Amino acid sequence: MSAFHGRAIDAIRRIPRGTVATYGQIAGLAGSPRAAIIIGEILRRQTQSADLPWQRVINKEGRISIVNMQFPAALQAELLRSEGVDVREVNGAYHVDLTRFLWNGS
DNA sequence: AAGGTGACTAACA
DNA sequence: ATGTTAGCCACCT
Repeated sequence: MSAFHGRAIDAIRRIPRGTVATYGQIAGLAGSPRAAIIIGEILRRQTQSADLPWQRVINKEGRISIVNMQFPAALQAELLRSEGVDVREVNGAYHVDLTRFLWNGS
């Protein structure tokens, strides 16, 4: 695990219940604002070893962009709703209003 | 060892 | 509005 990787995990664990963060936001907190895509790479395999609020990470558009069969978007939406995040569904796509639920980073 | 590929995104054409 | 490009860096050939 690299330093960036470790810092990214820490940042994700810091996301408060009931809020969401973007890949870019986490990358920034981990020290590399332009490495957003790496956050997805990390989650793509870190998901199973729980103790990580992976469901709170979505893309800049406020959409769930997960592509993992083990952990489908429907599950992510379900988990977010269970902690109070309003997830809207529009034919298979899930949206979150970032103006209301985006974590302020502290 | 070297190159391709992304759960991304900002900048450009 | 829509499409491409360039950074980023962990992983997998």
